Amino acid sequence: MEHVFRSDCPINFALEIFGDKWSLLIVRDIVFANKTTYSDFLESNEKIATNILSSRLKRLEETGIIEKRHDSTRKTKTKVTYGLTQRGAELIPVLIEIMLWSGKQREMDDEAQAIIDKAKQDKQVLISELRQKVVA
Amino acid sequence: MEHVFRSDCPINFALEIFGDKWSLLIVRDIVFANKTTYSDFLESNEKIATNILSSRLKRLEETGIIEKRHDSTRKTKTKVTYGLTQRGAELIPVLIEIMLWSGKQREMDDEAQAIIDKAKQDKQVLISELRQKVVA
DNA sequence: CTGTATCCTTAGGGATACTG
DNA sequence: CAGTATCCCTAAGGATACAG
Repeated sequence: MEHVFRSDCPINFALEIFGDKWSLLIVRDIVFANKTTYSDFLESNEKIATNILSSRLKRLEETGIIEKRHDSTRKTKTKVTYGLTQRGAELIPVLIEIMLWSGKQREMDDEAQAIIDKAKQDKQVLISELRQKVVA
Repeated sequence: MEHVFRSDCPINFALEIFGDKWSLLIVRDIVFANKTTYSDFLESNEKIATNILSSRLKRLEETGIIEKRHDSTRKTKTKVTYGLTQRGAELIPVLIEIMLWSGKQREMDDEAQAIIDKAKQDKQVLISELRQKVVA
């Protein structure tokens, strides 16, 4: 059955797709931390539970934000990786604005601060770089 | 007791503050729909329940995103309104990027589309206009 | 390594009645 | 009008065991 939205508002539309406490963290892991595998996501600081990770990966795939990629080079262990779709990569500006907002509210750790500084310096360049890295 | 964050990541920081299905809708109502009162928020299309609205207003106030304003002109009925703080107004760019993302995914209603179009045309101007309207 | 399944607890949320 | 309070249910989430 198809998802019925509470309204046609674009903010609400987005919230119903990734407006929970975990989805954007997975996207963040892919964009900023070069994480691609199930175990990568499990290792992140926020300590997502396996059942939640599983359900979020499924939903993000269903909504066309991430996609499974099967590494065909290795035969023995099927290596599954997740990457952003085009639609997913378009979330990069959203992530950056969120980081900029948070950066104004409190001190962040060094690697995060480096990204924030870069965004302040030239947002478009940062977006392009991240997009390229992630689409490739 | 103070809130303990799952991590120091700026994305996570933001998600723990407004990463739920309702908080950003309240901010949206203030920014784009000129809503300011409890009953205004209740009337929005998504039909928030009174207990949830109450708890979200409280949390948004605690986290410094909105503030109560008591209309002193009228004496009989104490008119309570909510407005964005400076910190809250800094969420406008986040809202706009979210709207732009959603606008790429599907058709939105006319008034939303008008804002999206304006954002595409000149993001900075739109942000300034909204900020001015909301801070004033 | 990539998940599912299960159990259990808590948080979120809908409906509605009620209060200053 | 601006909320609180209550009841009750469902979804989210943590912990852990297990399967391909």
